[in-house]
Formats: sequence, structure tokens, C-alpha cells
Amino acid sequence: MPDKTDFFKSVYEVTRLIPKGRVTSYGSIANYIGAPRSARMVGYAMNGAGAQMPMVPAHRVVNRNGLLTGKAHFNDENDMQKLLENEGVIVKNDQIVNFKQHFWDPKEELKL
DNA sequence: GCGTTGACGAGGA
DNA sequence: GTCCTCGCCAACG
Repeated sequence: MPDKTDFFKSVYEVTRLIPKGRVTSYGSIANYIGAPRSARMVGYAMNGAGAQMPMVPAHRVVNRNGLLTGKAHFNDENDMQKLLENEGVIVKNDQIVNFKQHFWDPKEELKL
């Protein structure tokens, strides 16, 4: 019976499970952990992603639009795009190209 | 204790 | 397709 505080922990956990070269959306994560209407909390939880150990690959998490909305929260805005491109994800104008192709849904991939 | 903000998403017009 | 509104709930001032 996870406490409410485990919400953040669950977010970090799922985010770490994102395969290299794949991305997902806050809503998908929220939906997977049982908070389909609390996508904002996922983003808020990501606020401490860089403070986690090991670091949570928050750069693989974008909004449903495929837009790098959280880039501003990284050490350097270019880092997020750079990291994604380094993993094979093409980013153009702060937006992921072929987003649907790189999309990774925990509900579909992890199932259960 | 209260109002505002926010790395979002879904639904309606 | 776009634009607007509401919900969601923790953190901040």
C-alpha cells in the first residue's frame, strides 16, 4: 500500500525504465502509475529527477505534443536535445521528429 | 491558512 | 485542424 509520497518514486522508477532512443509523455507515466489526471504531478516530480540517484533520464520525457517542455529545467537547455539526439532521437525546433515512432508507452511496453 | 503557479492532458466549441 | 476551459494536486509566497 504505497504512500502518496511513492507517487514521485514511481515516476522516477518508470522513467528509468524508458529504453534508450525512446521517449514517453507525462500523461502516459501518470496513467501507468494510476493518476491519469495528474500528469502535472509527474512533471513536478521530475523537478527532483536530477537530484535522484541514479539520475532519472528526464530528457526522455516530453509532453503529449512531443515538445521538450522541460528543457528549461535542465542544467543547459541544449543538453536535453543533445542527449536525445545522442540516443538516436531527432529533435527539431525543440520538438521530437517522428514522435510517434519514438513514443514508448509503459502501458503497452511494460503491460501490467 | 489562502491564493497562485506549474516539466500536462482531455474534452468541448 | 485550432482555441478555450476545467481538473489534478504538491509546492511556494
